[in-house]
Amino acid sequence: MSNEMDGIDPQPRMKAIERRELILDAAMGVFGDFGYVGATTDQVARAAGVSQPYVVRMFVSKELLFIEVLNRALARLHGAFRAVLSNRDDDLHHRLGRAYVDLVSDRGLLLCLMHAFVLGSDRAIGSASRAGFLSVFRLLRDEAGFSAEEAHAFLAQGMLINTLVGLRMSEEFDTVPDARELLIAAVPEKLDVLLALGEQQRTEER
Amino acid sequence: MSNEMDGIDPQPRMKAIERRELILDAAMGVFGDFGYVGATTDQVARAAGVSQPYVVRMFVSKELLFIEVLNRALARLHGAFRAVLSNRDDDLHHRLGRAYVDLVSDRGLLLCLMHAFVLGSDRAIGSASRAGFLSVFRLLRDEAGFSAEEAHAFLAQGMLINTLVGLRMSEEFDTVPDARELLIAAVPEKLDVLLALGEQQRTEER
DNA sequence: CCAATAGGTAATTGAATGATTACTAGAAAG
DNA sequence: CTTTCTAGTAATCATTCAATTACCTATTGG
Repeated sequence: MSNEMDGIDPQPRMKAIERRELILDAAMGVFGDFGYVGATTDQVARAAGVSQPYVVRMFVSKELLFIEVLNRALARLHGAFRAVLSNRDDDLHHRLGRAYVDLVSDRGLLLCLMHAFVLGSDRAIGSASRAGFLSVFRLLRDEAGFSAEEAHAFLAQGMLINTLVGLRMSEEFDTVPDARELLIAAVPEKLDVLLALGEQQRTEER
Repeated sequence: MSNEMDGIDPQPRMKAIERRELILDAAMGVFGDFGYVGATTDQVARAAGVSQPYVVRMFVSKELLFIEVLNRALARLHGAFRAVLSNRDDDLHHRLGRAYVDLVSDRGLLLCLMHAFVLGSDRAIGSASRAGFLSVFRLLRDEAGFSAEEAHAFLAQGMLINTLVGLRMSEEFDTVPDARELLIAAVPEKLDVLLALGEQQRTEER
């Protein structure tokens, strides 16, 4: 009996691989909110419930952490699309579009993509971003059977949704009539998903 | 004759308003390349040929400088569109689209917009960005006579172009066949403008 | 039991950066 | 002229942040 108080039950250690997942998820949210440069490794660490040095040690650098988050986001996007494609129906375009909008509720996913897509001038991140974007293009063309023109239109619609999410446009839905009209035109189905996110963001308070 | 060397012709003073323009133009380029958070007031100052404190003094803060740059970018966009609209022809959609792509060559303009559009969670910038985006929507609907649906499609196309510019996708035009196909599908006309920018960016070297 | 390995943290550091202060010199007005 | 704004800079400060170092303690395998 070495200690005065023995009520300090030793907190359990987690396997590194599980902790890794926690950190990556937290990082997706933080990077989504503040961008690659704006987010700090300390914010990520707090969100994941670990210390800042641990985050850096586990991922070597902030840049490599971001690239891992980016690849995870892309992998989930691919996964969502492949799930749709596993059911070979006719209205593929619609169903893929709805699957995309659903990704909005995966905290930070689309926002991380958007932040990555504007970092083309960064060597490593730009390279990964371009490759990731092209991989989506290829999926649409080769696996969904879209023509280049169809894929282009689909991607354009996706980028508009990303932008509206990045702008937090849904915050103006109730107050600005034009915002309402735009949102309805841009996200005719699944608008509720986008508005739910806006509600959630408002609660957080920046 | 007070000084040992009189070869130091006193450099002429510029009027603050002119200097302001220089700084704003420089800032548009720098913010476009590095984003709001990533860019430093010192980079802007060097690009404009003045000292860093002067930039801050003139615009009070980096945030306010960025918002001015954003508004200047939006004003130029409006100007370009209104120039097209002054000639009431039929193929408005095409001509507006071409005018938009032409903005690519206005150093940093579209990139600044893109960076702003992903900063919705910042109070001041987010507010300005949403207002700016909606002003474009309104212009298309009220002045160009687009339906909400047409405006939506036009904006989507615009956001895809922004994304491709942000990604520096044109850098892969010669080396990656899929990038080539995507770029041709996304920017059928005026592709040369986009590729010229890529050339220019490659020369700068990051 | 007892090494050895794996999962962590506290403390610190060095560089970057937005902002402030205090100063200097050119215009321009009287 | 000389006074008074106006255009500008050099020096410096206070913070912030990614990264490093030096530890510590669960867990696990023998």
